[in-house]
Amino acid sequence: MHCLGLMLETVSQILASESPRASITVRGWVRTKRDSKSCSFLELTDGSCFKGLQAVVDAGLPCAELLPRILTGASVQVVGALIASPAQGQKWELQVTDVKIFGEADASYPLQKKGHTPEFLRTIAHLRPRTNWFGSVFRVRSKMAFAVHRFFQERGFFHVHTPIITSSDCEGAGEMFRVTTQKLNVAAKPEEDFFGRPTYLTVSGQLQGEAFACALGNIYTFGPTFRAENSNTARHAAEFWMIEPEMAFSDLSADMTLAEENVRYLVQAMMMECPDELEFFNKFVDKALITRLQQTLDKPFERISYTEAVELLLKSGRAFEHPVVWGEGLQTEHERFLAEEHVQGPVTIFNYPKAIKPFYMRQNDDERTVAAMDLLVPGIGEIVGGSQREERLDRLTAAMNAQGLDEETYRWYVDLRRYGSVPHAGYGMGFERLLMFVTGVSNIRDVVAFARTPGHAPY
RNA sequence: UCCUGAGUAGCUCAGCGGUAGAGCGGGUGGCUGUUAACCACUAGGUCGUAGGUUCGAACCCUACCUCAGGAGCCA
Repeated sequence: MHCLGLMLETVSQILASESPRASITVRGWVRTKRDSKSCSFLELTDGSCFKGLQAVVDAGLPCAELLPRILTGASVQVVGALIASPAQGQKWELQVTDVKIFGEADASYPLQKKGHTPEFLRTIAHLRPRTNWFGSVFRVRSKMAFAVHRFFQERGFFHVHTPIITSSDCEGAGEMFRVTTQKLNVAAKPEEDFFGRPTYLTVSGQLQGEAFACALGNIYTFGPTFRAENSNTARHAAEFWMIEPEMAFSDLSADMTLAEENVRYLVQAMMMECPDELEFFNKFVDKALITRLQQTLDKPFERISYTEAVELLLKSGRAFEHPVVWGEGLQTEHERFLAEEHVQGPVTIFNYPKAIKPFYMRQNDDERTVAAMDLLVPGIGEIVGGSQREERLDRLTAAMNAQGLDEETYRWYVDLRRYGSVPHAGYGMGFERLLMFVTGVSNIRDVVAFARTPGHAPY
C-alpha cells in the first residue's frame, strides 16, 4: 500500500520552500478539517514544527470520497502540488491530488479542535504531544538538551555518565528510592541482595562527578535523578534531569560565572532556535516571557552574599510570614522578594551559613559560612545550587563526623582529598526548572513527557 | 505532609433542598476559499466514591479518593 522506504521532507522543510513545487508527499496527522462546498481544508501536522500545512482537497476528486472518514486526529498521506495560498493565513498550501488514510480517529478522539486545559491534557499524557502546546514544549526540550551539551562541549568539558544506581547518597539531598531484587515482606538482608549492599536510584551524580573532575579536569553530567520526597508542588518531580558540571582547579567565583553563562546560553538558544514556540508561549502561556528572557540577556546577573541578603530582607520593611534570621535558610517568600522585587532578574546568593549546608561544601575563613551558591530566577526560584567543594582532608573528615556520616561509605570520596587533592567546584541545574523558565510553563509536570510525582506514575 | 479551593455530558462550566442545564466538541441538514467558521435540528449524565441527615439531596453533614493553588523540603 504505502511506500514507507523514503525519508520524506518534513512539514518544517516544506514550509521553508522558496518556490512552488510540482508534486510532494506529506505524512502526518489531521489537526482540523474545514469543509466547504467545493473543497475541504485539512490542517496537517507531522510534529516537525509549530505550523501545520494546509492541504486543499477538491470535492470533485476521487479521493474526496475518503473525506468523511478523515476526522480530527486521523493519520494520512497526501500527495499534491505546493502552491502559493490564494487566501490569508498561510504562505503555502498543498493542492491535493491523492489522499491515503493510515489510521482513522473517531469522534472519541479527545483532542478535538477546541481549547483544553493543561490539567485535562495531563490525564492523556500519551496524546498531548500532538497538541500545539505540548508539541512546542517537547520540541523546545529537545533543542535545550542539545544546547546543554553544546555549551559544555564548546568549553572543553567532558561528558561523564555517572551511575543511576548508587550506594552513596549525596549527604541526604533527599529521600531515596531503594533498588532491590529482594521479595517484599521478608526481613531485609542487604548483604544477600543483588549488589550485596543497599542500593538506591541516584539523587545526584556530584560525588562521582568530582572523582572524574579530579582526573579529566572539567566534566559534566546530564541525566536523570530521583527523589522520593513527598513533595506536592508545581516545581518538584520524583524523576527529573539534572545538569551537573564539576571543575578542577576552580573556586566559587568561577563556579558562579559558569552557572550564569550557562543560563544565559540556554536562554539565548531558546530565543534563536525556537522562535515559533517562543511566540506561542508568549501569547498563550506567559505574556511577559519574551520581555523577561530579553532582560536576562541584557542585564548582568547580580550576586549578593547571604549575609547581605539577610540585611536586605530585614531592611525591606516587609512583613514576611517566616521571620528573617541569620543562620536560617531563605524561605520561598524571601527568595521571591530578592529575585522578583529587589533585583527583578536572576540573582546569585552565595556564602551560606555552614550549619544549613552539606558536609562537602568548602568552609570559608570566617568559620561561619561555606562557599555555596544558589542562582534564583524570577517566577521559579532556585534553578542552580552549587558550591566550591572542601578539598582539605582534615576539614572534610571533621565535617563528615559532625554530620554523623559513615566514613567507610565515603572512603573513596575522601581518597580524592588524600591523593592529589585540588580546589574544585560545581553545581547542579534542574533541567526542568530551566525549561519552565524559558517557556513560561508554570507546572513541572508539563515539561516532562511522563511525569512522576507522589502517587502518580501511570505510564 | 500541612493549609485552602474544586470534582455535574467527551471538554469548560452554571445549577446550591423540590422533574438534570448551557457553550464548545460529536451526528444530521443548510451555507460558505475555509482559518477554534456560521445557522438549524439532534444524541449524550449512577452529579468523584461510600455512608449519614431529610418526606425529598447534585445541593446539607462525615470519611475517603483525585485534581488545583499555596507552604515545607529541594533542583
